[in-house]
Amino acid sequence: MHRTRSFTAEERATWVPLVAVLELLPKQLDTQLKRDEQLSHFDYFVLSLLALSDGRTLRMSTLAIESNATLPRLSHVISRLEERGFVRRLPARDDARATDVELTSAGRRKVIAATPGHVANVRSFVLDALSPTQQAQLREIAGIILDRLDPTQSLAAHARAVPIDPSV
Amino acid sequence: MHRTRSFTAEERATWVPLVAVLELLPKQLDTQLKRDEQLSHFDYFVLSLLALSDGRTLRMSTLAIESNATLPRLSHVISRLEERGFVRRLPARDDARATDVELTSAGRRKVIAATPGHVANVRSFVLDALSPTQQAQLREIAGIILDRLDPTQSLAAHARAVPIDPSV
DNA sequence: TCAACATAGTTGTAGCAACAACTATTCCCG
DNA sequence: CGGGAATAGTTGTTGCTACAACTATGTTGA
Repeated sequence: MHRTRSFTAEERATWVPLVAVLELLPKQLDTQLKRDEQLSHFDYFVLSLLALSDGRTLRMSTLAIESNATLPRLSHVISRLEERGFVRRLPARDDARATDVELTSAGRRKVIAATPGHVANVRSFVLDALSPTQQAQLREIAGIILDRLDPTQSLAAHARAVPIDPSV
Repeated sequence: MHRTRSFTAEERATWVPLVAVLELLPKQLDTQLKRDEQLSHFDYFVLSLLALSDGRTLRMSTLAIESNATLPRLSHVISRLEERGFVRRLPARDDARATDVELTSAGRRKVIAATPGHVANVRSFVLDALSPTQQAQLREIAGIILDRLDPTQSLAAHARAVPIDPSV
């Protein structure tokens, strides 16, 4: 099969609006959460993962994989959340190299407070605009692309197994 | 219709993989272009818009709208591209407040050189993984979401009217 | 006509992410 | 059981984006 060096008209018609969504949607998520809760979407995601985990505690390295962050990035993020009192660092009992991160009760309250606004935002810009059929199509398509982007499924596996919403 | 305050299981199953794609796909685009051409995806997009425009020239404010950037952000990006010799700033003839940006021939060569690798990257992570039917579904869905994110259609209108690929 | 307001763009500052370098443990195996 | 490699995490530096402040020009209406 011959591959052109540039996009076909069909490919372009698919790709260009997708690029626009890739640019605008993350910005919208950050804007709402920043405005209403002074959290980035990544902050919220990290707090959510902690809220859902056993004992509201996760090892730094585990949290890095599940949130798809590098360890240095996560370390900075956790430092900022720690200053604000939402999480706490604890030396891991079973490995002196490791650090566990625990959600404080203030952190738990924060996630619970932030969730309804975030959910409403996602609905208003994405989910409500799509028919049930289209939602199913999007689910399938996003899964396929994710398989290519993240073959180890570290993030995807978690994504499929654990709900993002902390109040469930 | 009753709205829950957190995601339903169905919503979550759609949203979580989508969030993962939102996180990973832009990173993949930047990584490839940075590695092979020392360009961010946004740099490439701006150069592409210029390559496609009349006289390879666009007004700053027009370029900002079409690329969906703020004017300050664009100004910084253009300054860096100008230092590298890919674009040139010219005072606009018809409005002394305005600045036009022109693609240099070095800039044109750069876009042409960068395009095949970028296209191959997009295909390998997105387009090739999808059936023709799924591509059509994605096109439709991305368009719907974009309508909500960018109701003025400034970016969307351009996206639909003008091919992203500069070598067409 | 000129004062108030709007538009176009640049520059400076602050915050966040990527990358590299570093310290401290633990694992592995000869 | 000792030394090299791997693992876990932190810290510092660089680059980029958002936001705010600023300059300069253009528009409009009393």
